[in-house]
Amino acid sequence: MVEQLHPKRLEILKLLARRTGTAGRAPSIREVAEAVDLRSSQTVHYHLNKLEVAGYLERLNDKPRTPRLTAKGWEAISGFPLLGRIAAGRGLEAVAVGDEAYSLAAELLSSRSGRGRYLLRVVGQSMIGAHIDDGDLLVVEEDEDPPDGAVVVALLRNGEEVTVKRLYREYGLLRLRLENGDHEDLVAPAEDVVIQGRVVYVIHPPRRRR
Amino acid sequence: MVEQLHPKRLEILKLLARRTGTAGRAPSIREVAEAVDLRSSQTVHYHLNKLEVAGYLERLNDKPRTPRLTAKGWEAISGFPLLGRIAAGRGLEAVAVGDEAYSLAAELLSSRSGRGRYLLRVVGQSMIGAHIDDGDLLVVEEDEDPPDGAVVVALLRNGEEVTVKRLYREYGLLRLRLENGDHEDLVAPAEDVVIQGRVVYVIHPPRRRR
DNA sequence: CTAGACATCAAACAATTGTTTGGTTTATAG
DNA sequence: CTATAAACCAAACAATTGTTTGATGTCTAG
Repeated sequence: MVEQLHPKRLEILKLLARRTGTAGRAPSIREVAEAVDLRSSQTVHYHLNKLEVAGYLERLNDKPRTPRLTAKGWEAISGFPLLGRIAAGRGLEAVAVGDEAYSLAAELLSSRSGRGRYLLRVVGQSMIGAHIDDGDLLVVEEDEDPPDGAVVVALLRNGEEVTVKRLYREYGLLRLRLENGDHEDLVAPAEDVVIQGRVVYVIHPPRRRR
Repeated sequence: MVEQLHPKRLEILKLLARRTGTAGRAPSIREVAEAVDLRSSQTVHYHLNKLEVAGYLERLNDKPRTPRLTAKGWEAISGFPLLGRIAAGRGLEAVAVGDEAYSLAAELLSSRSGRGRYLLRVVGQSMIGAHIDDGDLLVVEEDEDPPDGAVVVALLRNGEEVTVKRLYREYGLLRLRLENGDHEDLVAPAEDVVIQGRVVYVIHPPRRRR
C-alpha cells in the first residue's frame, strides 16, 4: 500500500524537514508558499491539511510555525537509498540520510514524558568497568526517581562526586552497582545520594575487542 | 567577575531554558509575563532586552518566540553546579542542552572527510556477539576502502547478506572478524565482498549486564 | 531633599500569520 | 458533453505577538 504522494506535497514535506529543526523556526505558511512556488498561502494551507490528515505531519493546535514530521513523514521523504532495500530483514534496516540528522536528534534528545534530556561526555576511564569509556556520550533524561534497575547519574558526597551506576533500592537504602556487576556495590542512605537522571542512550565508537 | 543577575531575570532565564527545547515552542512574551507573575508584557520585554544586551540570550531578529540561551545564559541558570562544574575533571563533562540537539546531529552525522554518513538500525540479534543488539543504531560512514581494523558494513554473496565485522586484509583476501573475536572468522577473496562503509558510532541503551 | 536610574504597569499599534470565503482552472468519470 | 473533484488563487478576517508610548513608585547617590 504505497501511497502516491502529490509532488507538491512531497516538496512541502521536504522543505519542512529541512527547516523544522531546533535551530531555526519552522517556516510560516506564506514562507512555504514562496519556497515551493505557490502564489497563495491558502494553497499551502490546503496541502498542509491534506498532509496532516494523511498522517505525514502534526501541528500544535493550529499555532504558527509548528509543523512536525511524523515517522510516516520522514519515511516519505527519505526515499530509503543505498542500504535500504538490500538490508531490509537481514539484520540491518536503513534509516535514511541527510534530513534524518534532525529526526535523529529528536529521537535521542526529546522524551515522550516531557522530561528534559541533556548530554554528558565521559572524561577519563573511571567507568570503563561499565563499558563506558573516555569520550563516550551519555544521553541523560532528568528523573529524580527512576525505576529500580535504571542506570542513573548520581551525585555523591554533597555533589563532590558524580557516578553512573545501576540503581537498586533496599530497605530505605540505595544500592548503586557498577553495570558489569563484579565490583563491590556502593550502598548509602537515600538522603546521601542525589539522583540526577537516568541514562537513556550511550553513544560510542565501535568497541575495541576486550 | 560574577555578574549579579536580577532575580526576575534569572527567573525568566530559567523559564526559557525549560521551554526552549525541541519539545514545545518557546513562550511568547505575554506567556512569560504570566509565568513569572508580571502583569505587563512590557516588563518582560524590558528584561528580555537587558538579558540580550548582557549576552544571556539571543533572538532571531525580533521574531516571536525565538529566544535562545547563549552559553553564558546556560551557565547563569545552571549555577553550573550540578553537572557542570562538579563534573568537570571528575569523570563527566556537561555538554549543554537544547541547542545541542543540532550539534549532536552534526557531530554524529557529518564527517570531516566529506564522506556521507547514514544510519542503520539493527534488526534482530545476529550481531549480539559483537555487542550490537536489536534496536541499536549504527552511524555508518561511506567508505569503500577503510583501513585495516575498521568495523565495516559488508555485503556478502552478491548483496544477499549484510554483516558488521572488523576488517583485516591478508594476501589479497579479506578477513572479517566478529568484534568479540571468539567466532571463526569469515575469509573471502576481495572480489566477493563489497565494503559499504565503516561504523563510526554505535548508539544503544545502557547495556544490561552480561 | 532631590535627581536619576530602575522596575513596573496599562494601553494602543502594527506586523505576522493561520484561517475563511468565494472563485477559477483542469482533468477525468459517466 | 457535463458534473465532479482536485489544485490553485486573491482578498479579507481575526488572533497572536513584539514593540512603542507615557506614566508611576522606589531606591540611592549627591
